[in-house]
Amino acid sequence: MDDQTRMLTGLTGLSGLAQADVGDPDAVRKQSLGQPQQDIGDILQQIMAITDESLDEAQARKHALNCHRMKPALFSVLCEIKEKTVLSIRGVQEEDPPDPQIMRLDNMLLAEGVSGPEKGGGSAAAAAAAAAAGGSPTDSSIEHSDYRAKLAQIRQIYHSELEKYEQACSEFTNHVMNLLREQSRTRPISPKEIERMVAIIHRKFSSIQMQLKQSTCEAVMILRSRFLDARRKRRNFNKQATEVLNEYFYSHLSNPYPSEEAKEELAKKCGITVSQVSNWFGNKRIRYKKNIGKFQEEANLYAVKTAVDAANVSAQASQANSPATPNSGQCGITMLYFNCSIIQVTGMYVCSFISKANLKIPKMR
DNA sequence: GTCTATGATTGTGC
DNA sequence: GCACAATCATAGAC
Repeated sequence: MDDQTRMLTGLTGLSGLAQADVGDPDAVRKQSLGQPQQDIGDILQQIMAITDESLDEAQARKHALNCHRMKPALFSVLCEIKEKTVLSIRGVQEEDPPDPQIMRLDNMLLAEGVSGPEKGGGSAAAAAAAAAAGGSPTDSSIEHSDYRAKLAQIRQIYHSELEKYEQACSEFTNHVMNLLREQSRTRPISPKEIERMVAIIHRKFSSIQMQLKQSTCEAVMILRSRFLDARRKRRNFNKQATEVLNEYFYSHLSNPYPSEEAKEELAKKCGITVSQVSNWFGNKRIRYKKNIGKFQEEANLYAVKTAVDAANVSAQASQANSPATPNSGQCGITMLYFNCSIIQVTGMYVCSFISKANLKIPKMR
């Protein structure tokens, strides 16, 4: 408003300028008082009234004002005002550092595969989530595809909205730039100022962009939490996996704490995660300890099974060796003792043990 | 619907 | 970080 007042004050002093002097600010200043002020009054009135007119009328009025004989004088006064005011503007706008919140949102969208390259986007996140969920590959494949499909949907919406935003921003920027360029004919506007205006527009639009990113992040978080909640939907391990785990547990009953390597091996064998193996052993130890009696039968079964497997391995090894080798007889005796111990422990399972193992029990001497 | 088995989670202690 | 203990939540049998 101050500028406008100053401008008006300045203009009132222009009234008596000769046509030849209008381009010269000094001449403008020199000739001041005593001249008719009608022209200035008219021109100001026209400028102030221009916003109340229709578009066509305003265009016509603008053209008329551009051709007005006082226009160069007006321009020079505006230049002078600009010179004075630009100092206060200069330095105000410096390069803003990147907004940390936008950076966080960008990083998250990138990590979730919403922004950035599409290839594999989301599948890594889905796999990680699935690993945490602990489902077997086949079990979780349906959930994976569902997760990926929904993530792709979010991605699509995000990009489409982003495109719309960028288009709107670009359209608006172009519009403002054109407007400023046009206005630069009647008032002094440097290219740098246009750039600054563009930066201001972009800053304004970036808040919209941040909202878009924020809501996209929220959508991803909701999707992710829903997907991870599925882990509470317990699925029993398959029979083979349980057998493998039980075999290990009962064959290491004196120390049922598998090492990290053993856990990994078991996890691989069972098609489950290492943490699931840990969970299983944790549950098993405590439940076994609480009710050893209940688990005794199971323990016996697996002890037999382990023994059979061991015996099979020994038998195969001894068959592979020559019967004439000095060790063969010794091996047979060892096996017999082993078998006897199994009979003592298991009692009722001995028959099935022998039939299953299809062992050739070595003759006693 | 109830009960049991079982995988997962949580809080605690070392 | 790991193990334990308690608990939750669900699958599956009946």
